[in-house]
Amino acid sequence: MEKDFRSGCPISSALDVIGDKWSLLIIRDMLIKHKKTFKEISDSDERIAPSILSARLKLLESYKLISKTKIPENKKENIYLLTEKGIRLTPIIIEFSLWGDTNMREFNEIDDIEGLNSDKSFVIQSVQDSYNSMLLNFR
Amino acid sequence: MEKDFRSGCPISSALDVIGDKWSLLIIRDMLIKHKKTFKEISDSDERIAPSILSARLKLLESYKLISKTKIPENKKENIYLLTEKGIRLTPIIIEFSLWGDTNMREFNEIDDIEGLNSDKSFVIQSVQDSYNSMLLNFR
DNA sequence: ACTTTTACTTTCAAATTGAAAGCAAAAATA
DNA sequence: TATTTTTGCTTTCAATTTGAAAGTAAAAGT
Repeated sequence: MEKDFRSGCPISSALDVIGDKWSLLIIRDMLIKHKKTFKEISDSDERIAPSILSARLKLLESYKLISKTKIPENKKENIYLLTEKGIRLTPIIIEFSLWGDTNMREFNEIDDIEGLNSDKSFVIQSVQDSYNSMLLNFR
Repeated sequence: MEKDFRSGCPISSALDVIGDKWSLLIIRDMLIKHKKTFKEISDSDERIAPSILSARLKLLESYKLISKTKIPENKKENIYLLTEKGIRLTPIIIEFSLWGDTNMREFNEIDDIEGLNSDKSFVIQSVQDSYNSMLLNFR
């Protein structure tokens, strides 16, 4: 097996799993937009290639950030859901959102996100609560 | 000029600048370990190649996350310092640190970081205050 | 029966990464 | 003053990764 981690630093170790061009965007769509299938995740503004999405979903599953299941009603579609580890990425996603919103407007036209300027811990709690409610329908 | 940004999403836009394998580790060393020169930043556990470090410093400078200066006492060494935009990455760095600490121990031996489990906003404030004090010696 | 959809895999060219070596100017040492 | 070392890179080039496009097999829809 190849060496997966560059060092014992927690920041570096986190980046070794989710510090690539696509993982956090996949997590964003699952966490905030409640996307659950390959097709849904493929349909983003950023146009991820299916080969990359396939590889990333496998890797995220191997590190237990997401789980892959099927529902009995549909034998074809896979359902991808965030695990606890995955849901715990909410603060990182929100901090990226806030930082991009404040610091990138000078270089790119940034979409306005409603409710982003409410109290930070309230935003984080809301996102997590909303995802957890959705999860109740899937077991 | 090539298109720099994949979409108008603030998360995606932030990732287009710092969402690579190395940028946040460079920021970590500057912000937390107060590293300021090419040499100091090169000497990390993760062993970044000089070609990569050079390219990343240029890019971070172009997006105004860091500044490059010299001090009159030394004509050779460049001094890299975080700008306001760069210092504002502190919450992201701390969240990565917390997430890695909690969620990666199962897959990698993670260094213990002292003081990480104090109040989150206190940790963030301390890191920023400490960096800003150091900055006072450089202008 | 057929057409479409889904969740991929395969292919292959282009872009990126990264190890190693090279280099010129400045600083340190003899 | 001459030589050696250090610094901050750049260059080179092979290996890896990315990503667009096409292909595929099974399930679902018509």
